[in-house]
Amino acid sequence: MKEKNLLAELAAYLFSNSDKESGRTPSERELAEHFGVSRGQIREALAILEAMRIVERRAKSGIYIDTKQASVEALALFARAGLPLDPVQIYETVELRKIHEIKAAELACSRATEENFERLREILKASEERIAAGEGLAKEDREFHLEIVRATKNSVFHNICSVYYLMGEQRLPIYFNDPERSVRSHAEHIQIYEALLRRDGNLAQALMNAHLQGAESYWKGIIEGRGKEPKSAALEKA
Amino acid sequence: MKEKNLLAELAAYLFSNSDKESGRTPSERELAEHFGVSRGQIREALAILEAMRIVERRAKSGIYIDTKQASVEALALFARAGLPLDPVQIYETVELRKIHEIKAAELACSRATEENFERLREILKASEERIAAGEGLAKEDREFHLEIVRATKNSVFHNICSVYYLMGEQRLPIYFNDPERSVRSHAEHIQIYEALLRRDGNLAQALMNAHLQGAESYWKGIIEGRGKEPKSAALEKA
DNA sequence: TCCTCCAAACTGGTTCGACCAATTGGGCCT
DNA sequence: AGGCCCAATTGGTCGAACCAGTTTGGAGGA
Repeated sequence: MKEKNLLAELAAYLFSNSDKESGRTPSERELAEHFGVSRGQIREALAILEAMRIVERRAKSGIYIDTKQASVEALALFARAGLPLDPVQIYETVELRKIHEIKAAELACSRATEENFERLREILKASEERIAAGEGLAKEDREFHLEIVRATKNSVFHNICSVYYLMGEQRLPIYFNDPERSVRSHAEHIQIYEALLRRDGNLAQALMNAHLQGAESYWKGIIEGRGKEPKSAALEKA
Repeated sequence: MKEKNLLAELAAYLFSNSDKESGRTPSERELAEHFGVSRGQIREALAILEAMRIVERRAKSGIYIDTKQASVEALALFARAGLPLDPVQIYETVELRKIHEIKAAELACSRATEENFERLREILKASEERIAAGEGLAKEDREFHLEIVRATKNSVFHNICSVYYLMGEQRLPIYFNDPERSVRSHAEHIQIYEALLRRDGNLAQALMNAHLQGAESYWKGIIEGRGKEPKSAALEKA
């Protein structure tokens, strides 16, 4: 499995070629033929999918897909594969992200080092340039938020949170399609940065809360179908 | 890979048979011979370990282990395999757990349904019986906390938190070896339950915070080597 | 027509052996 | 002593084969 694309493609294929009732998917041999690889490759990918709780392999019976139990890493995989995630799961993730990042902002206040501030400044500078160029944020937004989590000096925390951004990787550019959104986000980032610099935990927390509120309502809107997502070439299948 | 033990055993073997400098482990062929299974099996397990970021497979070079980047699921796997986790990572996980569960208690206050309360009552009853029998909690403690997370009705939240308990699976019985600890925990569980029942978010949060404080200091103590863990047959290698 | 039951086809689990090409390390030559 | 080259090693991949339960479809009976 050198190309990790196989994993995502396989997940996608399993998802759309499974029995709606039982969740039963094509057999390993069929999958191998369809992807033009050996059964061994398929089995390796299935092992990972099973570890992610996306799939269950029942001996001598078949492969069954069930995304309800999927791990967070699995959700990220699905998101990157452009698969239609359960809107409920997306929203749940957004809720979690909020919990994590607000607390991260507070912790970062007492633990951030000069190195972190340096990185944040670099990111903010890059953001400014991008906005000046009339482009949307996305990469910079992701890096800003992750740097704050990194500033908590809790690597497990960082591991968990980085998954959120893996999940949103494809949709973030769409979110920031609206230039006004980029500008506002950038302004809020600066406020948060300054709060961190002043080591004002309560303020940082409050600012982060307000900052994430926007994203939350955005997602809520999409999930409830109130607002349609703008089209994007990267998401033609979504 | 029908026996998921192979995964844990392989992880353990890789961990103790890797080069301290480079992290290079024995080759697939050697591993296959050592475990008495085919290379295919080993490769399947390695694929999972690689997805968990425990291991990196470099084509035509070798397999390299690096637990610093490991995912949370990987930490759980290591813990269950009785492997010596990085104390720092353990502590970081405890910190995260606290963040999660305090917030979970608050959310549960507004979202818990009668079904959740029913389960909590059952668990508390089981706890009482276990204490009356002079036994330590552990399973009941785990279930109590997980039920609260479940009461948030956020399944992703639940997915993440269940990993913590997978991690602590082996050590919880040791923690509750001290009968006094079981009794105190149970009493605190009851308080928390009552706060949830009254839908008092602030109180539930505060109680959960205090409740987890004990566990935090316990782990901190072990990590800093101040307190030694009591011996346990299940942990002779730890 | 419908139900029962059995055998054949299918399925995941596992092994073996083989080939490829990049990496690596040690021995040889300078 | 230093540098170069080749051969062994290694992960990546494939295909064929066997096993033992599971499914399933059709034959045969009610």
